Amino acid sequence: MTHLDPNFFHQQLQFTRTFTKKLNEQLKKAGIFHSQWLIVFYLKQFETATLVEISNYLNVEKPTITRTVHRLEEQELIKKIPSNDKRERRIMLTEKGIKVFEEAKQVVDEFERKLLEDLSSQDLNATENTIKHLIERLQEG
Amino acid sequence: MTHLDPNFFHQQLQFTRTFTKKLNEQLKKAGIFHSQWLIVFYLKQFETATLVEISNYLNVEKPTITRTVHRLEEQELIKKIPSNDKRERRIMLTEKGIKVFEEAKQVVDEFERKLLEDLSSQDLNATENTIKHLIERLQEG
DNA sequence: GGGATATAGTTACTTAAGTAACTAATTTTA
DNA sequence: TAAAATTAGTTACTTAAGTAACTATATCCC
Repeated sequence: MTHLDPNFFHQQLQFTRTFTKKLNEQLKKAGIFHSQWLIVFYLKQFETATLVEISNYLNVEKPTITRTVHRLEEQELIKKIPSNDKRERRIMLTEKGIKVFEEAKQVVDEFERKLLEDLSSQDLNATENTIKHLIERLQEG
Repeated sequence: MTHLDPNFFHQQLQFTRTFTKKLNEQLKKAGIFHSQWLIVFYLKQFETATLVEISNYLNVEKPTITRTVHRLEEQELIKKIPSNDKRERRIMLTEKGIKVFEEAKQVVDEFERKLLEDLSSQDLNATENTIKHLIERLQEG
């Protein structure tokens, strides 16, 4: 029962703050922000989506998704597609959106590759398990 | 060379988002937010501090600290103390601030204890090492 | 001593995410 | 089938963090 560094959680927060900061610097090349990347990435995988689908997948509240999608629309990276359910707003990537995805993917892949370069897969797996466990714990309570 | 789940970083971000969200719910009992807690915690440890000291310790930009300290001042949890250097704003906890620290500490300790309850210390240590390594990597580049 | 440089903090503006309360459309159910 | 409940999305407001540009003070050093 070793004693845990009291900074354990503080470090987690610091990491994610710095991570998004540095990744946003890189993503300027592709003309989008990290928050937009997450949605563009989702749309490339699943072709179309509603805001609620994105919200559930990313585990981010709906108003946040509304805003980010709105900015993607202004940049003409996504477009609306017809839907039977008049409440929902079903969207997909435009051609410009797909191009931006390709550019951003290279940036993100390279950024993440460099970060993980010389970490052992044991440590990475342990970390992944720990974080998964912590997320589950948070969602229970 | 196992392939890493592409959601590795996404999970990190999701964890910290949910963590601060849930902790903020708990901290309502003490009447402060997580961002304020970090500063109150620092002041309890080090007695006095300037905004730059706090900024460096928490690795958060100065304008963010200015704002959070301003709110702590409004709630009368901190007070200004004299300094020879007229540029700096040296602060310390008020008595009310110390009381809030005590309340918040119980909330935070219990919250973190429950989260870590049944995680092995191996996994925790591996996670801590990984995060430390990742932070260093981010700060190099 | 005085100009150049560095440091502490603030202001204005932006991105990101959250809550609460709402509208409009759809589905359930009595 | 009509009222009740649920679902999708938006609006308004708040917390949190960032950048750029600024003021005021202190330090360096020629």
